[in-house]
Amino acid sequence: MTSAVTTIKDVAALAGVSPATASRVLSGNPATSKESRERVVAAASELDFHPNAQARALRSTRTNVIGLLLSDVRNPFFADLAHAAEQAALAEGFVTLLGNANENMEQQDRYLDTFISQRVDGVIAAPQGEGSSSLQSLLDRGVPTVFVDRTVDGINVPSVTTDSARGIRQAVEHLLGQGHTRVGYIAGPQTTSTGRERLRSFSAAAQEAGLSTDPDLTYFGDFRSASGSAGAQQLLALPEPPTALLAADSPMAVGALATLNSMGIRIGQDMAVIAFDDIEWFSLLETPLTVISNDVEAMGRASVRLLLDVIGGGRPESIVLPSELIVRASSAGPHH
Amino acid sequence: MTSAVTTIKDVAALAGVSPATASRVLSGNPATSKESRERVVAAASELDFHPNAQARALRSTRTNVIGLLLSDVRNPFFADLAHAAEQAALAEGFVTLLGNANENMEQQDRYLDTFISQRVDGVIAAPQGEGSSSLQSLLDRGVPTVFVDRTVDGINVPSVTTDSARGIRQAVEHLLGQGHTRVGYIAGPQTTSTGRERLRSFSAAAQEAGLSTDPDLTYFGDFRSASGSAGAQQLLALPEPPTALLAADSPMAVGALATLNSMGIRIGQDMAVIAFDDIEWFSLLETPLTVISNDVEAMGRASVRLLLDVIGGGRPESIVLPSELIVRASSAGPHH
DNA sequence: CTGAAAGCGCTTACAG
DNA sequence: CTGAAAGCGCTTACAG
Repeated sequence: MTSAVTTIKDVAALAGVSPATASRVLSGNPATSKESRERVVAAASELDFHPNAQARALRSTRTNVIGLLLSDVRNPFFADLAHAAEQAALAEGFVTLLGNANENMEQQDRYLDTFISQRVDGVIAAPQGEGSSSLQSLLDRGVPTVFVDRTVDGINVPSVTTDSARGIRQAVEHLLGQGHTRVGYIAGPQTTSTGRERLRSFSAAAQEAGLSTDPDLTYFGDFRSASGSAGAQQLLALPEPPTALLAADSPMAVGALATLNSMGIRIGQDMAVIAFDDIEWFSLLETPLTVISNDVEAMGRASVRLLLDVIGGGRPESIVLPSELIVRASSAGPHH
Repeated sequence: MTSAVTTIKDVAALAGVSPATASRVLSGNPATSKESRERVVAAASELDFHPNAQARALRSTRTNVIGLLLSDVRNPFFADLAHAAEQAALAEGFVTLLGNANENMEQQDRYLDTFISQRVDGVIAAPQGEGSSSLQSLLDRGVPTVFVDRTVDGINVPSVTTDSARGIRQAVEHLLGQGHTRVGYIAGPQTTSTGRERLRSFSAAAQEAGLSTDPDLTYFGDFRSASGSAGAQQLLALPEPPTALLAADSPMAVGALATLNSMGIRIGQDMAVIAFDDIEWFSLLETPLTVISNDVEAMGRASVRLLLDVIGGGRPESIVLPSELIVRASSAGPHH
């Protein structure tokens, strides 16, 4: 332990001004003389003064911290989202407190409670479930909140989401054009809005296009790779297996690819594969993967912009970003 | 805006006790009567009381927040590390403030300064560079700090690192056994301890094994995929190109794979490829990738354990985890 | 086991 | 432009 940390009083004393004046200088208040400014800045630098954020926040009811609640940092989509949001927030002077819900309601609530106790200036959340008491507490307190990627039914906060319907319809039409009529769908968890919306979009598009609506062609995964493997296994074991696979996110697609590779099924030839979410690596595979892409960077930036607007007292409109099919070799091969 | 937030005074008033007693109950102080406990807990729940973490921290000089400084969340190695550390910290009652240095010294310093101002209880850092004034400030203040994955020369704090020499030697011997004598090495930035140590290990192992020591066979990347692509391109353009490639981290390996695929070079047949860092996906490629694996989970958990020890006043020994070659198809093919 | 009082380190009306 | 004073919401010796 070293001696007590330097405070604004020490800075003020060294500069020969009052703590009030030192505070004004250090927070950029223009009501300060040039001489005060110079002396305070010099003293602060001399003493290596780092203002106590707790004391500042307690008094000013502003923390310059935002809470970012994600479901799984190891999912590249969320890692990219975290990166984009964090960089955008930093540029605006906010640091990011990361909450990793780990696709788990209890951990989600724990982080939301932490965000409340930490008195974050705002929250960006990719929520799951129906909306818990912790989420309700957050909103009841009027903590500025925006949803990103996912939403909660019946909770009306601004959001940045992807219109998955468009990309999924393109994917279905593309597969139909290649002669596929039995398409296996590896769905996300129905406790998430994206899991529900993508399944709904797929079912609607499949029906419109005249694909098989055999319910056995849908497998319910959990957005993690192991469930993608299990899903592919189950779908391939059907009496009449699908000739194409569509996975509702990238980790499940990876899991499905693993199953296919281990079974010696050639991707793009024996089985078409399409993944929701574009991630760098998919285009680098020996058989590059056809994907439904969404703009993660834009989502991250937009969510920060919306949140700052809400913090500033605005009531911004929600933003819906487009999705789009990018055809690569995994679905382009000749068939039947 | 809703009305003022409820404070411990409100809870105390509703429970019919003093704020001091309410505080004792809520912080688990055993010097409380059963009746007080029941009434305070009921009142807190009734009012949906969330204690102000700032006020608590200001008074008690404890925040229950740790700062985690990483170089790039989008690098799967660091995403896994973040996940492991965050989960381990959460289990011990700490939340994690994530700083993403973005392989950039300025951002690293900005987050370190933020950690100081936020008065985090401790810092886990994967640092780069020589050690900046911000890092020095952190240590001068006695903020408990441990390094993970990377270290800074001359700064003596407990660390959790990987012994890369062992895995790299195994890789070199394995390649030699396959008949390779010209191995291209895509190095990490020499501003990081891992970048330096892995290059040193490779050079030593290559010399011992009698591989070519042609300096043109080393390309200096920056741990990001684009530099892996550029590195592969430059190495393949040599008058006498290598027959095997070793990349010092996974994003650079991905970049190199992209170059090879786009040039029509068959991995594992025309060119052997080995990556440092094992990540799930590498084993799922059509040609599964040979890797030098390290245990990210263990690193994350160990770094939290060490940090808690330091916070508790201990002086723990640094931990060095092993690395190990895992041979897969990308380096197992027949040659020449 | 309990309460009154002081204080953590800032910021901000208020008065000049 | 400046300073003295109050107060943000907790916790913690202190005295009982």
